Amino acid sequence: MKTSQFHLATTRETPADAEIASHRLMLRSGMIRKLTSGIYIWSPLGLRVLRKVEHVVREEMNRAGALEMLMPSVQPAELWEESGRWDQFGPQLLKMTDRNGRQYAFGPTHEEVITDWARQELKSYKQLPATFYQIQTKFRDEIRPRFGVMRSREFIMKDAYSFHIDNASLQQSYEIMHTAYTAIFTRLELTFRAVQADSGAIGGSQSHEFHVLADSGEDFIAYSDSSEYAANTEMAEALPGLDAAPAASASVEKHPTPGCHSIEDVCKHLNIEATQTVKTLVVEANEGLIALVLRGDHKLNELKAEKLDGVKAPLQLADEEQIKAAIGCGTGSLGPLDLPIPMIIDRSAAVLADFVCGANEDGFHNSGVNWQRDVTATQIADLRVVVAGDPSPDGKGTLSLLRGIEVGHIFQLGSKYSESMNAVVLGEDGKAHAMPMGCYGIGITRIVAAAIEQNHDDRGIIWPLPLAPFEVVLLPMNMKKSMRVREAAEKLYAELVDAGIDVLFDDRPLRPGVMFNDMELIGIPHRIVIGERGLDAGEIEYRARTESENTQIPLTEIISHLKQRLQGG
RNA sequence: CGGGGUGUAGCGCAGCCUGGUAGCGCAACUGCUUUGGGAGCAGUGGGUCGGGAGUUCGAAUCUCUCCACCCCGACCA
Repeated sequence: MKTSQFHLATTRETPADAEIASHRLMLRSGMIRKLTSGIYIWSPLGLRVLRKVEHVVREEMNRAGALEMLMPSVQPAELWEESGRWDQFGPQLLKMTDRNGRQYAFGPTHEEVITDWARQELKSYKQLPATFYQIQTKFRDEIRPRFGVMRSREFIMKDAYSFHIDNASLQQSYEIMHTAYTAIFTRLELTFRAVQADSGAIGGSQSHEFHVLADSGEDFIAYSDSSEYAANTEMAEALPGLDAAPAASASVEKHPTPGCHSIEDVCKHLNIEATQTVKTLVVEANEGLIALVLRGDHKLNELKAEKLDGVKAPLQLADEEQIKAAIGCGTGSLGPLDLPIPMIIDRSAAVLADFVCGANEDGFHNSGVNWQRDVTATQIADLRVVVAGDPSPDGKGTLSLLRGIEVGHIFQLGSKYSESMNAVVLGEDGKAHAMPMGCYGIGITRIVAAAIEQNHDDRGIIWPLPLAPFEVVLLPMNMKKSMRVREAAEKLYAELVDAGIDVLFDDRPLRPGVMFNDMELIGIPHRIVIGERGLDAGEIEYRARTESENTQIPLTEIISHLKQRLQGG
């Protein structure tokens, strides 16, 4: 490809709303342009990268035995009503109405459509197991789209669905997909982790997320420093400590704490540490309200809380009025002592002694409070988000935290959809069986952004070779004036093309500095430069995007040198 | 959804408070010079100042209203 026949649209200045490196660099390199909030145009340059991701994903899915198909993005409401998700999915589901008043959704995912298809196509256990996939545009009406294509509303996803006669078969396919995903992210040369995850709104049991590690990631991963254990922090269990609460040494004392509405305020006012306090959160219960009691420095894990008996799911915090009515004070002064509603106490809060908490009276806190002596701790549970330094849930080592970008997610759905939608096959026993299902997603567009987050410097993008829009860039110095350079460059370009190398020849009549900067911004992995100087010596200049020094290569050897580099040499 | 902010040339911004008919840098176009790390000079084009309504002799500027976009929050009492 010659730049004169391509569309390069780099900019020196950055649009003001780009906050993270990948968003900034994708805009500056001209890979994407925003059409409207959370919706992006992919330019010819950006599309080349997108296609590279798709190519690797497609090859590995095919290798894993999955069959590619293509489903509609517009889906009838009836299917979603059948699965129960028309109302349940929430405002992220983009709904539409046609001229006849019939309702549709723009697909955020395709369990309903594939299950509807499978119940018509699959009749016998002899057709199983079977895995189908597609690479296609989805739409989720995100609360707050941000970071460019990292969290956009419209995005491209690879989604796969597997069908089985029993759970053992599902487990097998799940493991095959786990292996395929590992192969994909390895081939894309990304640093990633597979972690245990919550299966969330889609439902199901076993689940792993694949995260690309990056400081700008929105998710936290907890991993053990001495075992293979890794989990999304929302899943990681906070183990009960081995020690019981120390003996009480103080008596209950009531302190005026005017204007203190947070743990931080109270600590400052009473000159204590947050680890010596408990906080009391009031949420809606199945009947009335229920209090959740945590150590002052810990965070509530909503997923854990809403799975507990008595707590209403989805978790809903009580508002100020409900709390006033039930307890008689505002949110800043709640505490377990003499609390008139039931409570669940976090494991870590339950082993405190002589702690500080709200007095259930506005403007007052108690100190020296102790479990059993002052408050009966009836129900103790794991309520909090793990923190670095916690013991690993598998009993080996302690947990550390990393930030990650979720780029893949695999689930064992079980029979949730096949049962509600009656997707059954006849088994060997001649009876109808609802098919256990697996589903497996990869965020294609998000991978592009995640790869940049992990591979850039202050000059621009540094593409891993499998993702690069071009493999090599050929830069002629002052081709406009020098006939020798022009002829040598044109000749070499033709030879590179013949050799099957994906080369971008910058034949624009520009100053060298502009070309260098453009190509470093775009992140092309290998650069060769032809100039008068080199031609005199029969040499050409080579430099990898990751290097800071040039190498002189004899003109006659440049193609073999590049081929070796492109094969990872 | 709550709070805050911004809409002026393709991009980044000034002008608005104090009303007088729009400007700067980059980008684009033409010419000459320059040519190994985002060149110089000269010239050119490009704006319903987010939309609508109002006040006024006169509105980018003041008022009302609608819209779009961005940021923060939506457990941490």
